[in-house]
Amino acid sequence: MLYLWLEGSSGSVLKHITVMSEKEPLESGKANPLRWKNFQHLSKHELQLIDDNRYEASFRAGEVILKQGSPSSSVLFLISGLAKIYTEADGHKNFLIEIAQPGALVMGPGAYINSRNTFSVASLVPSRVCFIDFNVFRHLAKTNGAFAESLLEDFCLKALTLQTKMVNLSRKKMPGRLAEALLYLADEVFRSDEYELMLTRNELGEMTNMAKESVVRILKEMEESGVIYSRAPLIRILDRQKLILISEKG
Amino acid sequence: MLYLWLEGSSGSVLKHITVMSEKEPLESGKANPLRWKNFQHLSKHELQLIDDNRYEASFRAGEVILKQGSPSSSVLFLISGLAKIYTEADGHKNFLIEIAQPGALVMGPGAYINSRNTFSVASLVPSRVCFIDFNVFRHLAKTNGAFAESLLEDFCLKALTLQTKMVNLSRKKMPGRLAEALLYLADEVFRSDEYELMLTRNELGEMTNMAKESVVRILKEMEESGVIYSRAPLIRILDRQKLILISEKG
DNA sequence: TGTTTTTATTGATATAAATCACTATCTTAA
DNA sequence: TTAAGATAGTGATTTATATCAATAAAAACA
Repeated sequence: MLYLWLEGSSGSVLKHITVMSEKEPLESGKANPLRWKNFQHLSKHELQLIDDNRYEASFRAGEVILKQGSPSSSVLFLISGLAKIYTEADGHKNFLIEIAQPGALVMGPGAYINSRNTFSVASLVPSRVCFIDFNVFRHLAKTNGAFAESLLEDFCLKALTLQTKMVNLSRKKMPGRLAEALLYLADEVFRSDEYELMLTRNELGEMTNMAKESVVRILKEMEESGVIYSRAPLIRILDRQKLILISEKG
Repeated sequence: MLYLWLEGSSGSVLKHITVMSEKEPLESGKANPLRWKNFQHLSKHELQLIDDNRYEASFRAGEVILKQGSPSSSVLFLISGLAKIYTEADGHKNFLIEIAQPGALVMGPGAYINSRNTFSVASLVPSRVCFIDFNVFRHLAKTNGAFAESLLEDFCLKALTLQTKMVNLSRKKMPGRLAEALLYLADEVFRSDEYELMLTRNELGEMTNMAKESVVRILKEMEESGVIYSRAPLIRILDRQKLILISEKG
């Protein structure tokens, strides 16, 4: 058992998490359970440093992995599962920023600014998570140029995604935003045009900035016009071209 | 005279820019005309490398400094003046991301991704701009750990700003968004509660995602309730507390 | 200096989208 | 296995906001 100290906006909580103590061995290249390409730039010794300063934990569906506002002492990777990255603010509904997947670094901008998490992360399905001490991570970025460069590339990609998302949320009307989200899920998350969505209609709304009722209505319209098939947790894209068109036209 | 090749989305343009060939000498610390704190981490030799690979140019108000979609071969700094950073998409109105000021790095995420500018930059007032070859910049980030770390901090700050802006645009209604923009201009750009706005109502709308008519109307409402004074290019914040409240409440 | 072009402002109208008020389903827990 | 709580779905209504159609001011121009 491991106890993690999580300080939320509404006070402090001592949250207890079940941890399986065995860690998969960390190696460079394909075999790496963290599957992050940037680890390729680390030497055996540097990799060992990471390995000595990482912890794994398992989370059930719906559990909070990281709480906005709490000290950000680690970066994290999903080893398996899926999680939502979102911001909270009392009196407002959440805002779902992206779906975190295995192989991708989850690191808030707060790490380099005020050491606070600037978003929350919660598992959507049972997930296994690896936490790496941020100071070690930072040290590697400072001493290993190739690693730093990869990290910069990673950040740039994230910034571009964010910029694109912001602009699209502003420009597109509801059908366009929802179509975009459905395509994102198909292309980036499930890599299939048919998927069992583990997001509620409400969460889909938090992702596209619409009310849950509007999500339902537009999903229905899309079904009526033969663009998708939508039943309960299942989404199937029937006419991808048309969906892309809706996404682009707005 | 210097000729810069700018490739826009609507074809290529050969744009000609008046350049004053003398450059201010580049030194570390306060004396540096670029005033970017991260240059502190560079040695005399590295600074010289920058100096050998930078170019200055002057722009009249309204001139495009950098065009979205064109190859991003340099990063840039404003030496003096102000510029708007915005995205364009045909059939849509622009989206104003932020106001660039002297001392801040202007570098799109595209530099590390596909070497394309992911946004346009246009001067709002007569401005002097310094272009630094990106390859030199990248080289320094790779070989100087402290410089890389500062760059990462810079990117994180930018990412956080972007995230905050995205969430706020989604959550807040028009008065909240406009109040936020007015406060941003007062606090971050003009550093005064009274300023001569060099943005049109339309641009203010591009910044807050509202129609220009709505900008006018809400500005008027704010004036009628004594929160601001607004005449033509002048904005004066009269009741800052109330404006903050509007910005926060929504 | 008038003249054109942009920008600001206003009121009326049309649309998009949220909210409210339910009912129906599906899950989860006692 | 039912009861309780969440989620999904639907229609009516309200609210926010864009669009349209003008006119008035200002700025750029020639």
